Amino acid sequence: MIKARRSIDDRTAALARLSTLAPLDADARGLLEAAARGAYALRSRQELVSLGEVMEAPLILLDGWAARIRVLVDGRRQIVSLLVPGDVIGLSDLPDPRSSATIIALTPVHVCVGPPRGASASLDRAYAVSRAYDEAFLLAQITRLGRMNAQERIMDLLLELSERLELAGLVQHKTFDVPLTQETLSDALGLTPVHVNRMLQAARKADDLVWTGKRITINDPLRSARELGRVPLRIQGE
Amino acid sequence: MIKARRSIDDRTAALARLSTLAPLDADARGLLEAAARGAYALRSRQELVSLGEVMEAPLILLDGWAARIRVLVDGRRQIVSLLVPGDVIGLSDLPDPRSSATIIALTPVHVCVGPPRGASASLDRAYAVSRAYDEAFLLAQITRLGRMNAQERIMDLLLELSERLELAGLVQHKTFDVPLTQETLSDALGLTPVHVNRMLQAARKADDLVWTGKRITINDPLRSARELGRVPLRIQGE
DNA sequence: CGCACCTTTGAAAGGTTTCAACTTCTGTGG
DNA sequence: CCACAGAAGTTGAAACCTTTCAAAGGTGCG
Repeated sequence: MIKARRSIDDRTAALARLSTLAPLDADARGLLEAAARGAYALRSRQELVSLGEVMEAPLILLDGWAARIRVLVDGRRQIVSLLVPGDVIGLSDLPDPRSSATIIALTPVHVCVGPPRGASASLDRAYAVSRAYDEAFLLAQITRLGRMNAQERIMDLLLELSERLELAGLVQHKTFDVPLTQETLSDALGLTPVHVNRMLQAARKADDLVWTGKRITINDPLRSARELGRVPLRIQGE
Repeated sequence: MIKARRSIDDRTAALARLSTLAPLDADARGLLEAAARGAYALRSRQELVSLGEVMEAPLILLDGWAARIRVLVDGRRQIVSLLVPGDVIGLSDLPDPRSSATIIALTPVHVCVGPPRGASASLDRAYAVSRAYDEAFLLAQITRLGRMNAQERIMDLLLELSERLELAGLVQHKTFDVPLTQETLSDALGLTPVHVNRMLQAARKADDLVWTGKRITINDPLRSARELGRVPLRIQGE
């Protein structure tokens, strides 16, 4: 019972986040709510989309976390990006785009097929903003992996996540749910689980963060952000 | 005189590559040729676009190489992606998109302002394909940096470049121009110049490649590609 | 209560970086 | 056409960060 209630709340969060990207008119809201009624559930570890699959319409992640992954021949795995509630999957200008990565659920998730492009101007706008953010996150991920050490990578990613979750109203008192195992984190950060563990301990010892169970608190986000040279993202003119 | 001639050839290559992405009708070709007549030159190291700048229209790189870069506060630099002739810069669905990275010329370049979106359906299609490729290259860059060692990163990037240049007809006999210094390469690969130097020597000793001056030959591209688990990119349905 | 999954720990090996110096190129001016 | 200065490539040794391997704790759920 409590579980069901939470789930509904979370879907609201996802839609709330989408509408933060660009103002949605009544029309767009109606389309989204209709789409969300067709939501379906997947269990943790299940594939939402597989590499090379043709995607006829975008998917919207309503609830739970997912990841875009690439796997090398020998099994090494890289999480290209993390997907949180409100993220849109598979946006493209092409008619029958193929997914450039496999997408798997990191937790139990609820997904729905998003309204197609062109259905609503204000929704298209939100899609465009969402895509622009996604691209910016990819660039951030590249500089993280290319030029930051383990400690910096961890903190930088957590700060990015907290900023993204904030838009969905999923951060309270600098605290938010991070349903990731250290192994998952290591796949996102290009590190080994063992090293992530050690660096996480160091961060806790340095009082940079608190990580209990699946919940995380960044003690001084502004200081941490400043140290990493993070600046607010500006995606669009004006 | 010879120089001028070469430049014209190269611009043709760039446009040829664009039209490989999607068939361009006469209309689109006309628009592109008109755009190319407005081309301007920049010297090596000059900025084409700076971080956060509003881009009213996409740019087309006609000639020369450029790079999208991110710089950390302490000066560490990461090349997010390399741009070669035929690449389109700053595509977005948003009205006044801000550039998510700084773009600098790695060689002397010729750029022109691309026709705006909506001017030609067949050109829009080419833009869409170009953007889809770009995104796929970002994902590839992420897995390179996150999960490959120095040797693999070098070979993988060079293979990607050769595939891209092939589309522009800039590869002959497995050989192509790579006007990059080892330092530039190291910024793309998330390594130090010294280490790139050593790994390059190892690759030469192993007979994987020949690098003389600004020219590179990958001796057995198919074998190298297989070893790295590279598969042909499929961007679109069918 | 027990199995499965996650986190933690230690010690040694390994890949990459750092620093500093030296050599080889390349383009420009005399 | 040679000389020179600056840029790019090369080398060595030591330090450092991260990985590897293996095993021991914890925790949650059926």
